[in-house]
Amino acid sequence: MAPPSVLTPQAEDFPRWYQDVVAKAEMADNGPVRGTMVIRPYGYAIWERIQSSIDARIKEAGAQNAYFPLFIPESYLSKEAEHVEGFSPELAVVTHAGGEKLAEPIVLRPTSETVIGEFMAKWIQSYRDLPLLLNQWANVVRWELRPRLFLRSSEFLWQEGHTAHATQADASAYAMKIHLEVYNDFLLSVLGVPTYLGIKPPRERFAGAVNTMTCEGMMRDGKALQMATSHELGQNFARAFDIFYQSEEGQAELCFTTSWGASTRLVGGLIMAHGDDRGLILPPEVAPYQVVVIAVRDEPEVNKACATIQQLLKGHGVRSFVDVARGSFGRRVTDWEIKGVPVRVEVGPRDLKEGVVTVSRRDHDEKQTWPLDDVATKIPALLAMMQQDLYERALAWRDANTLDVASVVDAIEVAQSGFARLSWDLVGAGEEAELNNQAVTVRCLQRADGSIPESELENDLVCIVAKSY
RNA sequence: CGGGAAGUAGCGCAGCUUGGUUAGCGCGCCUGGUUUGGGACCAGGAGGCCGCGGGUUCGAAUCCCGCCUUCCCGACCA
Repeated sequence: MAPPSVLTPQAEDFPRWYQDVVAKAEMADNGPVRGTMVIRPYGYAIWERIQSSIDARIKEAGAQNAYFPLFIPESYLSKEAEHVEGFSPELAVVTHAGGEKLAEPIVLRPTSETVIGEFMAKWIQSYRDLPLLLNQWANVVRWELRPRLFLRSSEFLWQEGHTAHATQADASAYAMKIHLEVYNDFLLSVLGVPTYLGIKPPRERFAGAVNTMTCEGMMRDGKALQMATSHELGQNFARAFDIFYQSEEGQAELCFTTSWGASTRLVGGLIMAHGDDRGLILPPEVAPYQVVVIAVRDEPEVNKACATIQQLLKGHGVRSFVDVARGSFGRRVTDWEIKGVPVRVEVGPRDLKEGVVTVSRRDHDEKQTWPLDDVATKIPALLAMMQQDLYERALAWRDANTLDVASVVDAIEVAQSGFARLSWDLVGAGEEAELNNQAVTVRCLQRADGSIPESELENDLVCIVAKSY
C-alpha cells in the first residue's frame, strides 16, 4: 500500500534525506559559486511566511526597520578586537572596484554591528534618544568551508536587530524580551519547534558579546540546531564606536548595545524538525498552501466542486491550491506529500455522488470522509489541531531524546543520538575540550528549572550538550 | 582549510581498465492514444562543449597536469 520511497530514508542517511527533500520539494538549488544558494519559489514562500511572522513580532517589541549598506570599510571591523578576530576567517573582501585597486579594502558584511554602531554614535545625543531600537532584513556573507543549503551557506538572508540603551539592565531586559517574545514565541507557535533556552558558554559566544542567548531545537536525527540568538554586547561596541549619550545630569555616558538575529537557517530547521520519510511536514502556520484540493478525475463536475471548495476555504482564511487531474493520482499525491502540504482534500466522482470529500492530514495515514458542505467550516479547526499536534510530537520527541547524565563520558554517549543534560559544575575547560574532540558541544546553560541564567557564574547551572549543525 | 570519494541529458547511472564509427540505459520531459480513488501503459520524439582549461596522440568521455563544483569525515560558524 505504501508507495515506494522516492527519498533516501532518514534512518539510512539523514544528510542525504535532507538534500533529497530540499531538491524534490523544489526549495533550493546550489548557486554557481561554492556555498551560495538559489532559493526557489516554494522555499522562498516559506521564508516569506517566517519573515512576516518574525517581522510583526519585532515591530510589536518596538523596533523599527532600517537598511544599512552591504559594503563595510575594513577598518570598521578592526575597531572591536574580539569581533574582528572572530570574523576574519569568514570574511569576503573586495579589493578592486571600478577597475582599480581600492585604497582601503571593503568587507562584505558578515553582520552589521560595526556600521550600525557608527551611525548610532551619530544619531544618539541624549538619554532622550534612548533606547534606539533598530532592525534590518538583509543578506550577509560569511565564507563557509563546509556549506549546506539553508543550514550553512556563504551568503544567507536574515534579520539583525541592533539596539542601544542607557543602562546594562535595560539592554539585558530588551535582549531577553526579544529572545522570549519574538524568537521563542515564533518557534513554538509558528514553526512548532520546542526549544531549550539558555546562554552560550564563553567559548561559544558571539565575537564581541558579553552574553549570548540561544534557542536550541532538536532535529529528527537528535542533533541540535541553534535557531535564533540574542546578544548583550555590553559597552564593547559603544566604546569602539563612541556611542555616548548625555545623561539627565549632563554627563557623557557610554551606551549598552544588543544585537539579535534569525536567518534562512530556520527553513533548514523546519525541514529537519518535522520531516519524515515521505518528505516535508509543514505546520499550517508556515505552509504556503495549507490545503491542496486534488481533483481525482478531470471532469467538469469535479473541477467545479474543487473551485467551489477553494473559494469557501478562502472565505475562511485558508490558503489552498487546486490540483487538476493531469497525470496519475498517486503521483500527484506523492508530490504534495514531499512538499509537506498539511491537509489534502480529495474530490472524485464517487465522493460527489455521495456529497462527500476525502480528507487527510500529512502527519496521519488515515483518511476521513466529510460531507462536502462541512469542508470549509471544519478545515480551520483541523489546521489548528495539526499545528498543535506537530508541536507536541516534536516536544515528545525532544523530551524522549534528552537524558540526564552524571559524567562527561555518558554525555558523549548520549549525544550520539540526542541531547545530554548534566551539571555545568562537571564541565571545566578540560572537559569541554574532551566533548569537542568528539564533535559534541555545550549548546546552552540553563538553570535547573530551564530558565535563562544571567551568567555562567550562577550556581547550580545545568548544560545541554549535543552534536550540532 | 586538511583527509577521502565523485563530476557523462533535468535526476540516477553504464561506458574509461585496454584511446578508434552517429556516446548508451532507467526515470522525467514533448506528441498521439488508452488510462486515472496511492508513483499507469503503448507508440513516436526532443534533449549531450562527456565539469572547465591545457597537454599527449593521426585520433581523447577514456591517458597526463591544473582549476572549478558536489558529497562524506574533521577544525570554524546563523
